[in-house]
Amino acid sequence: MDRYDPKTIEPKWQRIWADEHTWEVSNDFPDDRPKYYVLEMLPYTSGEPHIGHLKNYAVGDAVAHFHRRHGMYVLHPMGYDAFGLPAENHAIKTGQHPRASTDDSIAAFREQMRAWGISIDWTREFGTHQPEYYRWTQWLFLRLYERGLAYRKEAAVKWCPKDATVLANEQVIDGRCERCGTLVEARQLEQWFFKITEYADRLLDDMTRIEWPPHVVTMQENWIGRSEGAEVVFRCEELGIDYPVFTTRPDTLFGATFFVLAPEHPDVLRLNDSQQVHEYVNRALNESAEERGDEHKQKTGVALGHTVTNPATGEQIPMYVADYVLLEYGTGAVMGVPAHDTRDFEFAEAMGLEIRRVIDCGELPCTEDGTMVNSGRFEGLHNREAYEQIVDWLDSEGKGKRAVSYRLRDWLLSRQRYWGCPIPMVHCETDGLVPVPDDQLPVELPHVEDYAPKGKSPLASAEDWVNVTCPKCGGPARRDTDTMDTFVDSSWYFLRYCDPRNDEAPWDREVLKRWMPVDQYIGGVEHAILHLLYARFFVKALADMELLDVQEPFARLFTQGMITRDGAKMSKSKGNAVSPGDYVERFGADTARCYILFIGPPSYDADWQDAGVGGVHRFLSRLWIAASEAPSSDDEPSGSSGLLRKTHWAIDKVTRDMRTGFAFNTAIAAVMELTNEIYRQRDESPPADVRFAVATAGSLIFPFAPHLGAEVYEMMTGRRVWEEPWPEPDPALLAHDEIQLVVQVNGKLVDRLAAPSSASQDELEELARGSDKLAARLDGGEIVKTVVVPGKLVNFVVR
RNA sequence: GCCCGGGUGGCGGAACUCGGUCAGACGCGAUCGGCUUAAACCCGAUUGCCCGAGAGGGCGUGUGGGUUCGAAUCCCACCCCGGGCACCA
Repeated sequence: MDRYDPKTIEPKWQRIWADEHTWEVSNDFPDDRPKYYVLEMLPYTSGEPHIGHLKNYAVGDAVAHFHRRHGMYVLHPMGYDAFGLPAENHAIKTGQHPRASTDDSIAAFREQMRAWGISIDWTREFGTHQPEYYRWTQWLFLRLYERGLAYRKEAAVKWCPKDATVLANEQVIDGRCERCGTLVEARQLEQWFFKITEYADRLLDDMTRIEWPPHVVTMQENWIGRSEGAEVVFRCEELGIDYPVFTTRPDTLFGATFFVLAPEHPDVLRLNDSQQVHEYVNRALNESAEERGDEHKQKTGVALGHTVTNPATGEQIPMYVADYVLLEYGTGAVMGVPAHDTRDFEFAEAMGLEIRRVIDCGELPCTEDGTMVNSGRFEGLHNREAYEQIVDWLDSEGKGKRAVSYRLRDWLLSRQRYWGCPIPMVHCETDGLVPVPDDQLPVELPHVEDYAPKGKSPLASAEDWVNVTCPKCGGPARRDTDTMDTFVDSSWYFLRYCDPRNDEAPWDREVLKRWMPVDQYIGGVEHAILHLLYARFFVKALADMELLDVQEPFARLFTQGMITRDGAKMSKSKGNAVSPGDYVERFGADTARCYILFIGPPSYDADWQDAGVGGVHRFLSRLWIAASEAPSSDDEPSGSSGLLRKTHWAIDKVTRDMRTGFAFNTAIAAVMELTNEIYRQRDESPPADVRFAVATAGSLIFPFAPHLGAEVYEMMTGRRVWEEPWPEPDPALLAHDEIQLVVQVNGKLVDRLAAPSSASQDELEELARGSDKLAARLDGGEIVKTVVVPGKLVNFVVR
């Protein structure tokens, strides 16, 4: 072999790592190395790995290797998110049974991960669709049920007509199904929910305990949407009904001139069942979320012919039904303060209602602060002050109290689809909802041939499976035929990795105590809300049940940017998707991995350009050739040759780039520089220095190109690079005894001089004054000031 | 509308934490040369823009201002691109 041949090198090392179980870690913790848990988000099994996966695992693997070589015991596992709608849709499209297509996809992922040389502990591998796994998903569901955190209720839910299933709030983007883009409809259905809202405050507050990118934190904060305000009671005297509303502006209470209920509010038709109201309500219910949510839409509504009492003024104000009020938020009713709320203002204008200013601010409608007017005894106060006093007053009168409201809704988890984890509950005519006893888990997903979505769960047709005896009374009962949202499966997989073969429990608490939390989590920003919020909720709920001992699953989060190709988003339909397999085949895994890390900071979006791949391959090839041509020497490097200095510079640069974050692009560039320097200086440098430089280049490139790194290091030293500690730079070789002194006139460079790094400020100035070019540049001008920056420059201010 | 990012050569990007070496590391692309019957590969040189034969000069980090001996870096205003939230009371 006389040229760089990844087809030989890569399988060679992969075999060694597999045969020797190099990356496996034991729960017995053989020594006192500190643990480090690095995890990339598990792949979703519809189809083959794409370039985003390559990036994800290239990043994670670099982190894993770096920490191993810093003496840590690194857990780096792998599994598959195998249930769910996209996998099922993929199966329908390819005409395969989801089980078969999922298994094909898993095989493809497993194959690629090995070909990429990712350092995974394969003994911990699993798929979330395996009964050994989802048995515990069901077990956890039952624990949540016991604590009242999983419950059934009838509610207006989001329904995707194309996928024929309900969706979680989080899976509806701009009124459309996140998966297929279809406009979602509202349906009134009884469904399973997780009570994530109970954790809203903790999910918000605990964000200070984790190191996550600020924009992800903001996204979660926005999503939870905590608002502080007051609940104020408006009484309908005529019917003797109290209507509480939530408001963030109790200070504007005196300006409430009307009162509005959401169309879905159960009292609307009781208050008025005229044809006009019926029509209005029906139209609102049939509107898509997108149409209804359009901010620019003309406000509409219908008077209900009743009044409520404004608790501040005692006035009777008219009641309306209007579709700009949402049932899900607050109490499904609002007080209308047209002077100080833009929506209420528009509504009042459309309906011809009174607009009464109660804060002296700008032009109406205005939401600014100011002095209270038309507000009884709160007159003249600043509105912020009035806010507090009005709430206190309401409280003392029993007409209201401080309150907090959230945008976050409970997590709707049931799906009317086949390919998912069955919900372990039975419906008994006598006993109602009955949980399946733990010792009967898992409730296995039956094999169903006709699994196409049809609006009710395909499981309902598996009669043998559906009909069971009630665990409580032994009478006839039916299984719940819905399956769980895939996000349930992925809300706890990182816990199972710690103890994946446990068949007594989902995990051993003591084992979890040692591995958790995940020290570094890596994945796409598209999961900033859904998965990351759900997983945090699960961990908090499980901590409350004393099943584990952390409050947060992911101590640090890194979100990688998307890969585009030649500036365009990649997609199968455009036919511009980059298949990582093709590039691994052509250039080797090391090249593909390095290239994807080299094209830019991994957190940014980056553009894949075919032409660029060759450059990285050339670099790796040059490094290999440098190793094969290195002179022999048994000496240790000594002295301070230029090459030796460059080598230590590279160690320092790569180490700092990896420490300070994920600056892999500049770390790889530094190894390129070192390699270029080896070529420039290898003929003049001592052989020991050349060997050391090449070995170090191999050692430094190892986290990114593990096969080549191991090969080059072995060629130079006969040793295994992953068993070596991460190199440390020699400070003496980082320092230079000579600096380049810059001479400036008025901030513009006129000369560069060599100066001893030990020179004092006066000496530097003296030296600079001696510059020929300075003299030429001065040309009779007068030096009015001199600025000396030690170790860098001398600037003469000249008039 | 509100909240985050970000605007640097033909391109991807460095430097931008601490203002300080004519900004442009590293790589791609391009041009020229070498090797070759030839091409590819490989090797070497050049490559921000403008003027100039050259020496050299001028201009340059989205735009306009400011602070400073000195600004891509700090401050103010504005423009553009990307992302998040948005009839949430």
